[in-house]
Amino acid sequence: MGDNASITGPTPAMNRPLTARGVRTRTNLVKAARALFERNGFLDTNVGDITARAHVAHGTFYTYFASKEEIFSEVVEMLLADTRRIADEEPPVAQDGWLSERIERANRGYLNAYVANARMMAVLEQVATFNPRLAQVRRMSRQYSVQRSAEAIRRWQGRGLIDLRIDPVYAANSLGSMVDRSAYVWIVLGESYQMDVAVEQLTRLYCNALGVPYHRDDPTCASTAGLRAEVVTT
Amino acid sequence: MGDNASITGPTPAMNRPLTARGVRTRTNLVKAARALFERNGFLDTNVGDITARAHVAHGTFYTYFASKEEIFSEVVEMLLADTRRIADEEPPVAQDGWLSERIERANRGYLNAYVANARMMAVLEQVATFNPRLAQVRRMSRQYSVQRSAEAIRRWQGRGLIDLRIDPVYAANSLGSMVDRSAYVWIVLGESYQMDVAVEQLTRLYCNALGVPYHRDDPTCASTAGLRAEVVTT
Amino acid sequence: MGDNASITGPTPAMNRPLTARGVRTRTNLVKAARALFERNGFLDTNVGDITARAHVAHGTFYTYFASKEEIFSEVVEMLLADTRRIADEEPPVAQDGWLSERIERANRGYLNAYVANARMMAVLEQVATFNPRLAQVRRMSRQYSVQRSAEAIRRWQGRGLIDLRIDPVYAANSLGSMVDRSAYVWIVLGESYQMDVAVEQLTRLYCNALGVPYHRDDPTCASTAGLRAEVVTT
Amino acid sequence: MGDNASITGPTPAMNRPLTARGVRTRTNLVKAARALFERNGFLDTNVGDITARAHVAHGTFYTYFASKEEIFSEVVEMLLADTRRIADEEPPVAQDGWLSERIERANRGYLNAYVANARMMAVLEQVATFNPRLAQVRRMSRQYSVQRSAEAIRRWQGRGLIDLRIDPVYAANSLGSMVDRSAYVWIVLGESYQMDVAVEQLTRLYCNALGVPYHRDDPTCASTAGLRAEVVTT
DNA sequence: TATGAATGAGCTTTCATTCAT
DNA sequence: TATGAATGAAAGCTCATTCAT
Repeated sequence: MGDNASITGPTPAMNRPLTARGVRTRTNLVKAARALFERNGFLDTNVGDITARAHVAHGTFYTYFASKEEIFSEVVEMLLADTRRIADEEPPVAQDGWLSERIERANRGYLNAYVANARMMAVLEQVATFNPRLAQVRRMSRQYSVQRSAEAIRRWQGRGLIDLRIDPVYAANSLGSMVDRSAYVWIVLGESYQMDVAVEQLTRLYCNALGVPYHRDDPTCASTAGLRAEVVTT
Repeated sequence: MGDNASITGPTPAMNRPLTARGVRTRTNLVKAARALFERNGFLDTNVGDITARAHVAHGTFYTYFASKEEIFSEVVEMLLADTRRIADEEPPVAQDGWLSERIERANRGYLNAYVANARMMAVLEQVATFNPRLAQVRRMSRQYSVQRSAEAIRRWQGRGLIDLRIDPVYAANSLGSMVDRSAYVWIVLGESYQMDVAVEQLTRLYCNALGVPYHRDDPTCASTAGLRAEVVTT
Repeated sequence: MGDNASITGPTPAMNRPLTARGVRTRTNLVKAARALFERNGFLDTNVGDITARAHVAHGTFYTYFASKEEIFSEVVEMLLADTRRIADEEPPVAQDGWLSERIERANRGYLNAYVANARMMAVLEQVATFNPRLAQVRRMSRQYSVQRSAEAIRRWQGRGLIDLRIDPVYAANSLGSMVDRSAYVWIVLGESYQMDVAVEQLTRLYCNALGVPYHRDDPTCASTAGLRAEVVTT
Repeated sequence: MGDNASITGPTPAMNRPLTARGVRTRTNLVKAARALFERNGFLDTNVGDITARAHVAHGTFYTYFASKEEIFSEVVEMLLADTRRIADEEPPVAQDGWLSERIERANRGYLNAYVANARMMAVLEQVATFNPRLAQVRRMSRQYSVQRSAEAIRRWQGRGLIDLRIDPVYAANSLGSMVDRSAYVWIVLGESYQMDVAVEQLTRLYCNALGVPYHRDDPTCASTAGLRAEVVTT
């Protein structure tokens, strides 16, 4: 009715402290939402579905979230945090070792994280195509990793390890796109692949592109037997 | 309504011959649809918008198309055809010249085609996230070019031009992803880039990855002055 | 979803020409709306009620009106036009006759119009308390008649018929309020009254207030027998 | 829910004695409610807004009031009491003085009370349009003052001060409506006015209507310089 | 008394699609 | 072919009120 109404009212999703019961309910909603987003995508999931799955009344949803978008954002936050966590779980490599070992570790971490969260990654991709706010979230996340890569490339160029004709930003962008999109194609679109081969091939291309020697090609290096396995393309 | 829809009734969009007037109306609808899809995306374009822009009655739409999806498919067909056409417009390079010239030509063609159809490419990306049929269309289109690339790589391996440790299918997939996704990031997401630099850098990375020498790095080759221009990243 | 959607779409309630059927449906909706607004007020009438009473589907409402407010505005337009028409139906009085005859005619016309549209007047009063647009409509309507009265008073002052210590605008406001609110109290709130007495008393007070002689008090004037009838107050 | 609500359970708002703390909470709620009703009207004030402003939990509201309507009623009680109090604050006039002095005092008192409570008066007007109980409250309040006026008129008629052709009840109703509605128009609707002029003009019209001489027009009476000041009409 | 989570009926609005003309 | 009115299933969101603690 009026426009100037309810400025003071109980804004949902504000960071007020919740009781134990509140925390439980809220968590149930988020879990239910994630499961449904993964199964049906954002568009085909409605608030009614979420509350039904969480066994609460429809209105309860709005005690905790102002909109479907808001709960989705929350799920995405979790997703990105989880992705970073998984990527970091890869056993670290010696700082003074092969560059390619570092690159391979990053690639393997990325693919593993993608596998663990493939459905949600796909849904985020979906939502980013029509929701500016989430497009922005995804973009920031992308830019952050591109920047880190670009800096690494610049550093390596400073140490004479990489050809100066390579532009760090373009290269970071493109090689990042390669890894990211390959993951999408394999894992989300379902092109057949084998994890080990995928990591090896991606890393080989990545290293070659930058002119960095690949440790697996060095005969003295601990090896990579059995990687060239059969690959069926759908 | 809906369920017992006539199976034998006048199926719209059947390939029966159209009168001159029919052809005109249909064309107007497709043009209007494309313009609106580009401007507003698939979800935010209604059938009512399309018919209004085409200056026909709402119901007329269903004389020619069975659904919003169907007209979208038609626009996409046009899009893909146009994309291929533009990509092929690149002046051909000598069959016996540098491999990298062929690669560069393909990359330039792809980026140019992307620029010409960026909006629709983005919308196709959108629709593919929730419409299986269009996901399939896009997938087939991707697989087709991946296959061509894979064959080329295999051929070049046969001629000893490319390292045998590179798997043709994985490489075609990943390098294709690199080009495709870079185009998306630059052109659709709006990351700042310069076309010439983008083509050069993409091609350099592509060639390096495959171990193919880049013709622009050869001092005897007709050169590429001024490419390393200033690049601002957003 | 997007914000920039559907600028070209079929805006409802636009003044496009309607087919006969369209006119019929639209009229039915307005009639149903008016009946329900009168019976239940604005707040307790919902779009579903209106369409049910008009025997059309819920969605059909939005083919013709953008909102409940819009159809209400239309009903109010009709109401005000009708009110003016009824008020003007009073047989005119001689321009050179008693001033009080003119005043009485206006009062009788106003009360008659109020009786014919009492319920809607009450509802308009209701809506005006929370809807700025309709508050404005009602205000304009009030100011218009106040201005006309004020000018008449000023004119009569110029002809020496009315005390100059009376401020035309204040007087027009207050005497207008008297007639208007008395009508509301009698007709809407249901205080018991008799039309003839009400007109006579209102006019007498009005004339006295302005110092204008009342024609009914003149023994030579065609008279008003039986007006002082019994009056029961609730 | 709703239907089988306990009849025997702890009825809220019952007149049981409150602890000091209870009194405090209750008072806070009423204060908060009044402030919000005045600012946003009845419809745009939620129970949640009220409790938030009173710094108590949502549920606490129902410890003291059975419904939103009930707290509104309470605020209205306060309002009416306050209105009467302010109206009575006008310095009394001599019982044997001019009748018009008594009338002017009453009018001034009414307008002053209206000014002090304009917002709530407007909201009461709003609620009375859809809530029978509050319509009744307002009606009783109106009838009470109409009756007092009617009796006064009747008394004055008995003393030969007022024309017998004036019906006391109709006149009390109409002149009361005049004062009441003029106040609404000036103070709530915001038509421009000056308090002194408004009181003088209202009283003049009132007295004229009843045929009572206005003391300010008597040259021997203590006068009212500067009342006909500039008046801007919106 | 106080809390705040939970309830769920109820509302407006959208829009792809159908159908009588 | 063309028309445009009619359809009706959804969907998101609000909020007065209840209730377990």
